[in-house]
Amino acid sequence: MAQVSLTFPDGNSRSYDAGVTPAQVAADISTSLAKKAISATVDGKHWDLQWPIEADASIALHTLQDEAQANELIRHDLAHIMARAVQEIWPDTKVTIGPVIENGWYYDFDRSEPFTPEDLGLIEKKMKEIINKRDAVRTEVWDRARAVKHYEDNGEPYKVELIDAIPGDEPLRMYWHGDWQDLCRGPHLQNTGQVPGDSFKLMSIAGAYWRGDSKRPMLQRIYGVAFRNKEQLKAHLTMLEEAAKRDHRKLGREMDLFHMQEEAPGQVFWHPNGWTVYTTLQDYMRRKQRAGGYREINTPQVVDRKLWEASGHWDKYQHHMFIVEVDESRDGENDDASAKNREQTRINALKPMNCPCHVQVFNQGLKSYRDLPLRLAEFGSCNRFEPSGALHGIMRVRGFTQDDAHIFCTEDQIQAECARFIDFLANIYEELGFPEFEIKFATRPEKRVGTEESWDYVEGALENAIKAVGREYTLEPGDGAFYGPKLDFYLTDAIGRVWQCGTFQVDPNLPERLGATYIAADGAKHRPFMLHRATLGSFERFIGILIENWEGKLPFWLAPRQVVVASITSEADDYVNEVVTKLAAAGVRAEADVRNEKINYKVREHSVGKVPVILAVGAREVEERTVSVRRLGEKQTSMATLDEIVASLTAEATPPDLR
RNA sequence: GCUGCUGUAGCUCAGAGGUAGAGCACUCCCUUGGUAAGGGAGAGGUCGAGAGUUCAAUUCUCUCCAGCAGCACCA
Repeated sequence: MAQVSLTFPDGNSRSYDAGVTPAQVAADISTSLAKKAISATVDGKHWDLQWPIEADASIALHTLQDEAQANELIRHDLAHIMARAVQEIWPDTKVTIGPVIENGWYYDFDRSEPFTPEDLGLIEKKMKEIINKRDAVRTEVWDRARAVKHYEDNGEPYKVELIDAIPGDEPLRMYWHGDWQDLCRGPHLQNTGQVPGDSFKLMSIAGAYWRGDSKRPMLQRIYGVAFRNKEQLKAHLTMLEEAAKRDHRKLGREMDLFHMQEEAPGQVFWHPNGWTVYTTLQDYMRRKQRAGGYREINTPQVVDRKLWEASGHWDKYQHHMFIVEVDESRDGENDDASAKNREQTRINALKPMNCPCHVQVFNQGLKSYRDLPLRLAEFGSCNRFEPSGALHGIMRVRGFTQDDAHIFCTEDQIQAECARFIDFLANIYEELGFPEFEIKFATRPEKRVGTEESWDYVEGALENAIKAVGREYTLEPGDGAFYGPKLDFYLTDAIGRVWQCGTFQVDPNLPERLGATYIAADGAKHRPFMLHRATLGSFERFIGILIENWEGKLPFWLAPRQVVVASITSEADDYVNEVVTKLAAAGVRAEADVRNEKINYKVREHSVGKVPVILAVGAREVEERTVSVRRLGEKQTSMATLDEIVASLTAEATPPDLR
């Protein structure tokens, strides 16, 4: 029999009969390893202990100590164990797919009855029984026809479809534990008992389309999380609770920032506190843009469909636009807005984006090449009819304001404008507390307009720009818009979540469609390029991100209520008002709290309200003309004179770009 | 939009086929208290909207609206 030589991580190698399995190798080393082993890595590939090795290879055996492999296998086996548990409880359920995801797994089922939250408990119990049985996992490679017939006979049409989608040269693996069987590429554990029975939890039930296609049947998905030990599970569940505490919808209510109500779904009612954050951020962006060479403009909300037809949006995005029909024959006195005089009805759309209007501004008057690059910025209020299921607090809304701008320029200005924008954005993200961000570079898609030479040039310009400013990027081939490549900017928040906010897109198409031209040095009319770019994206969403990033404890300059001056006894009320007046005169957002409440009560209330600084004053402070300073989140207080605290808080209230 | 769940006081939530309850918040009174909830009293609800079943519906059924989770979508 042929021999294979297996090389271990320590550099030693041993010789075995060809077709040896890692399980046999483990047994050859020690009985305890044979028992503890969960899988192997063979020539870099994660390998089932039962799979034969037919050629010389490097080999490493894994146990539960190897975190990456252990989590992968535990989660994968749990997906199968859960599917088995479900089919044992409800035999008419059809199984589909069940992959490993971050922290756990899911499995999609087809069953006429919906699962209920109570069912999760039943399933979990059954899963624990299966784990306790310690059923051996067995695998075989089947040929295609046999597998298809097997699933057809067993009434599992989804599996048949999956087999059809597997490339012909890949082996079809069947896996068993107990009497239960599934199609799976593996690898798996040795037996169900290797799964820690106390370190997983079924989390939720949700609908999911078969193969992610909204035209296909909706299946029922069950999500679970799993780890190597119960401490890790507990830590994960604690982390979820921490994340929930940051929810901007909850903090928005607690901090009295905004509300939403059903008469205006997906639109924000900003309260004084929230609007303070909004305008402070907007003032900041306005200064940044002015300094960055942008000219600010403002364009209409309600625009005739003719413009949207010309821009191409009417064709593509009509269903996502708010349409406003107006009977222009109404005389004002006997108005009935709903009575439609067809001949005189004008169809408008609320603008879902600003670019067509910006081209209209560009098109006024003849533009010279000397005017370029022309950077037109707008805090553009847009409305999009988002599907109801997409709405989420102020993060995904139907009415929002973009920090939008369009740069009209020549082809050879693209690279410099791109580099300039990346620096602009990096500086703003840094100042707003997001020093880390990632650039994704999306290149030409399959369906596109324009010549190959033009795509080559523009993609090259973007790539050179990124390099020129010394940044890294990841390539997203084929993800660009049909008219041009783009850069997307992803920032990382305090708990490691990634948000796409900024974007930079090259567009030669819209100027073409809307007839934008400039007079070049040669005296002839030329077509400008248009660069779409946004830094924050939308104010609504970005403020949501800020709230969650800071857990409501916004940096002092952005905090809606910066200081509360609280009296300890009513004797101090006059002095409280004096302190507030001084701070307000210095541009600090300060409020007095002279209510008939104890200082404990006031401290608690304003701490819960995330006020960054509480100044407590009693008889002593009045006497000495000082304040007792308490910072949010700190138990320790300190003393300062009135002049000192006004000076230091004034400095702190200064936005980062003005320091 | 799809699947499932939810909708009761400003907030968080109990409750039941016979028209409602708690805690916090709110108002008033007592209390002037030194850094995360002092005490007492009071007021507050067309039980998301509409229809149906019933002697009787906030409770059961249906439709709609909104929210939540996930999926799909995101110019």
